[in-house]
Amino acid sequence: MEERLNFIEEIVEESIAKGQTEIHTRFPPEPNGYLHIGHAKSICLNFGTAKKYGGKCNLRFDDTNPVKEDVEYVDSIKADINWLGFMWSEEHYASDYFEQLYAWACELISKGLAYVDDQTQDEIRATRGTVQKAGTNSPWRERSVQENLALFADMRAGKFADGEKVLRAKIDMAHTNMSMRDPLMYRIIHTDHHRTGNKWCIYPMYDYAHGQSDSLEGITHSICTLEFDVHRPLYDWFIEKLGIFPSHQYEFARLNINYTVMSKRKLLQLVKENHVNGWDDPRMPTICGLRARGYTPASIRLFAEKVGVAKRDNVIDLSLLEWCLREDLNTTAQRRMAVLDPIKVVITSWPEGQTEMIDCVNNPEDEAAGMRAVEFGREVLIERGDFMENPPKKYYRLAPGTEVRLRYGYVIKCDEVIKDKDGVITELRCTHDPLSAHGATSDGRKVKGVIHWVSAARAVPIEVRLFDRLFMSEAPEASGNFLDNLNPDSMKIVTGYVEPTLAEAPVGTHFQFERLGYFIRTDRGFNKAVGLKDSWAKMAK
RNA sequence: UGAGCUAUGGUGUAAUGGUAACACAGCAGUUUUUGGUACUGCCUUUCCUGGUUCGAAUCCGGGUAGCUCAACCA
Repeated sequence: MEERLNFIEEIVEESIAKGQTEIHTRFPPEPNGYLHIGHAKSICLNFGTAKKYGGKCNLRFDDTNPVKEDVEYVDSIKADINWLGFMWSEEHYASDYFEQLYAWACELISKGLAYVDDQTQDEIRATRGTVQKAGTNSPWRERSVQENLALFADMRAGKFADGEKVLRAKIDMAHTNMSMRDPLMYRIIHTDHHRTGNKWCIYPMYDYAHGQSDSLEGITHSICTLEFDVHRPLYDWFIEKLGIFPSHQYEFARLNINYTVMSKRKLLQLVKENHVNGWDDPRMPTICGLRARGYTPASIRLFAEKVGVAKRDNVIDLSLLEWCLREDLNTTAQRRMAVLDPIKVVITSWPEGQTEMIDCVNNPEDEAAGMRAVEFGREVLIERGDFMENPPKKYYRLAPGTEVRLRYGYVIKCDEVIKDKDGVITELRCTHDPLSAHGATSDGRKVKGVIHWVSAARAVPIEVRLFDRLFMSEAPEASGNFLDNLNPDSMKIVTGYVEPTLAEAPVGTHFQFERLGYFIRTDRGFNKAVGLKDSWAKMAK
């Protein structure tokens, strides 16, 4: 089978052809939130590429802004990466490099390439110009090296208040690339850092920390998303002026999925305003949310592979993610019969008090999964949607006077429909074909419809949560307030009835409830992961 | 009145000057004790415009459209 390389892999192969012997990547999250499916794409790309070429991938926390970061996020990020099936070669923190970064800043000052600026934040903004208009030089731009060195030391020593001074790179205030207009290297923040405590009151900016961190770790391919494209000249500038290991940055388009909000700020809002029950709510696109929903690590890795890697903006169909889960679970999840919205069926031709154990296949895709026995008796529960009083043309299931097979059991025929005073069907009275066990019929006639059922006497009630997409709109972030697009029916909690064995299934086990779709056992009940292909829609018609 | 990035079916991604393909979605059918799975078929493609070339999705010129950049965020 011919192999398709994504463009990052092509770049890697190119560098190998040029003599690069070791490939080294990194995944560099800022510990200021939970990882989501978009990060999963980046994780698979970074760890996957390193693995494919026998290289290494580091985990590095970009913790240069103490006001937004927390150890809670560090821990969740590590857990999520592990859960996805990846392990980093080395664990680093940008904060571990603060001393080295400080020394390098002094070096740049000494070379006349950086200066301390006394301007206020507003003044700096005003003199930076616009995308169409050049900026103007700071009045403090030509300070002497000695003065800059002394001032920078004083900044570190805590002699100034927040915002009083910054360290800037001396590049070009008229550069067409805004990020090259004397970018800030350090700012003063008198806030404790989750790792360095109160040791520092000056913190490096992303641009001044990221490339050098890559360089220190010997990262050969620093892979990031498209919006950092304009930062690349600056990334290269610091490395060149410092004369350190030449890491290189490459950009790819971030993941977007329709009906899905991926912005960290908005996800935080959903959590804070209780539109969902936390970061790991099964409707969230976070890694932990997807896990709670029933997504497997393999399905997410498959998704990352299927969406590909390129540089153009994209919106992936949510159906692809769902297909990836079905693809994985189809071969691994055992099948069980369940009824979520029951109607009682009484088989009048079945002797009262008599029961029979029926063998059922656990997984038709996996013979090793074996068989199980389920009790059959005079009264069973079937899904309300599996019966229609006035069925349309292509309805294969039960209707007055028609036959249907109870899966692995007998063919039954509906003789009578019993309703309450409101006209709601409460019971179906049927007769069975006693010679119809094991797929046969007494006279060889074909019965196309096969429905699931549970024994009324043995069924165990369970709590089931049915999920739908969180947003109704295909592009929930397009309008002003994305909350206007919230789907009021994104979660329904119902009581379902299942085979007795399911009540003790271990937490985390996946099952396919025949016909209803894939579910995962949680500590509270069963979460619906995805439905069978289109089964919901078709059954609703 | 800037610079950079991008442009291939409905959605993604390949094709690296030589027959435009693969997946998802959709539609139809076969198999099936799941309206699942599997299999088969259909549907629908190179932003526009010049040029180079025997030959262009690919190279060149000119347009157009979308995205990114003016945090002491990352």
